[in-house]
Amino acid sequence: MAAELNKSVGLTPIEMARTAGQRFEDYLQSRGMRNTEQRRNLLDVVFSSHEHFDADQLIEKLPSKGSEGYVSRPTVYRALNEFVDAGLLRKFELEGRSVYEHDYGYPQHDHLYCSKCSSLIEFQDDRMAEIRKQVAAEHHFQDRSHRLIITGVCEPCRKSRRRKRRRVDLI
Amino acid sequence: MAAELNKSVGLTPIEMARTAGQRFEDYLQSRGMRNTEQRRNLLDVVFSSHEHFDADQLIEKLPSKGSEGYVSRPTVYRALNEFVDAGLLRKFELEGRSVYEHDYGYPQHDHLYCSKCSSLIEFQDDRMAEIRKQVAAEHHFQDRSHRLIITGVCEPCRKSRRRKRRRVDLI
DNA sequence: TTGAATGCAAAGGATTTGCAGAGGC
DNA sequence: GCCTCTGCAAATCCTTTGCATTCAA
Repeated sequence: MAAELNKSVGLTPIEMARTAGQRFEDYLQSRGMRNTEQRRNLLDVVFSSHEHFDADQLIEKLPSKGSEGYVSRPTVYRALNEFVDAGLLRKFELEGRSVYEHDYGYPQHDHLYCSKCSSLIEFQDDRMAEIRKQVAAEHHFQDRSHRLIITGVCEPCRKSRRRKRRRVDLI
Repeated sequence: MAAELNKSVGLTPIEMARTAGQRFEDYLQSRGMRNTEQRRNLLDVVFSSHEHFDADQLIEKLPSKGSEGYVSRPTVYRALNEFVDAGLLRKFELEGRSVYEHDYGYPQHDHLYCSKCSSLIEFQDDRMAEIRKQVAAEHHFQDRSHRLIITGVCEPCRKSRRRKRRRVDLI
C-alpha cells in the first residue's frame, strides 16, 4: 500500500530521500542549524523505507554504538522532532508510543490498525476530506489536520485465529 | 454538545451512573471481583459529568488523602482500566496521555481537538460509519472501532488570537 | 573561531507493579 | 476465613534535558 501511494506521486524512495534531504537542508539553513553527519544518517535510514516506525525501531536500524554511523538515542529523538517540524514526517500516538510516517510529498491517507499484530494498513478515501471540511465549517473550527484510525483485526490475523479455534474445537 | 448527545439517548447523568453501576456490578460478579468502596467512589465521580478527562483530572476531583472517599493513584489507574474493559469508558491517546470518555449508553461520535486550548468538541456524522464499513470490507478487515480526531483551532481561540494580532498591528 | 550539536548520564512524567496489610463476600 | 483489593514505594517505559566536549560553518 505504501508502494501504491508512492507510485501515485511518481517518486522512488531514493528520489524521495533526496528531495526530503533538500527540504531539510533548507529548513536547517533558514534556522542557522547545522547539517551534521548524524542528521544525514538518520534522514537516510528514515527514507530508506516507507514503513511506519517508532523511535526504537529506527534505532534498531542504525549501526550499534562504536560502529560508523552510530547515532545516540537523545539525538534520534531530537532529530525526529526536527523532521516533524520540517514537515518531513508526521507523528501520531499508538498504544502510548509515538509512531512516525513519511509526510513530505506523500498523499493524505488514513489507517487500519490491527490490534492482534499491530500492523498499520494505509487507505485513502476522498470522502474524509469532505467530511472534515464540512464538520469544521459547521463548528466554525479552523481545521489543520485529521487522524483517523480504524481498529480491528486484519485478514491474516483473522485467518490464523480461526485456525487456532478450529484446533480447539477438534479436541 | 455532550448534553445534546446525552439527550438523544434519553438518560440523565444520574440515570447513566446507575445503569453504568449495574453494568459494572455484573462485570465484577462475573469475574469474582469485589464491589469495593473505592470502585464505587470512582464510578460516581466518573459519571458525575460528561466531560473528557485524564487520570490527573479525575484524581483532582477526588477527596484528598486523609479525607473520606480518598482513592490512591494506583487504584485510580487500575479502576480506569477496569472501566474500559467493562465497556463503561473509552480511552484514547492525546498529546502523550490517556484521555477517557463515557462509552456505555453513549452514541458513537468523533472529535474536533483545539491545539490552542486543548478542548475537545464532539460531533456526529453518519458518513463515518459508512466509510469505515466500506474500507474495512475492501481490505477484508474486521473493524471493531474507529477514532477520528480533527485538529485545528476552535472558534473562541481563533477570535482571541485575532484580537491579539490586532493589538500588535496597532503598535 | 564560535556557537550549535552530540553523547553521556540523569531527570521527567505517565503508568504499572510487588508486596504487606485491609477488607469484601 | 479466604482471597481479592488497596496503598505504599519503587519500578518501568518512553522521552527530554543539563552539561562538557566535539564539530560544522
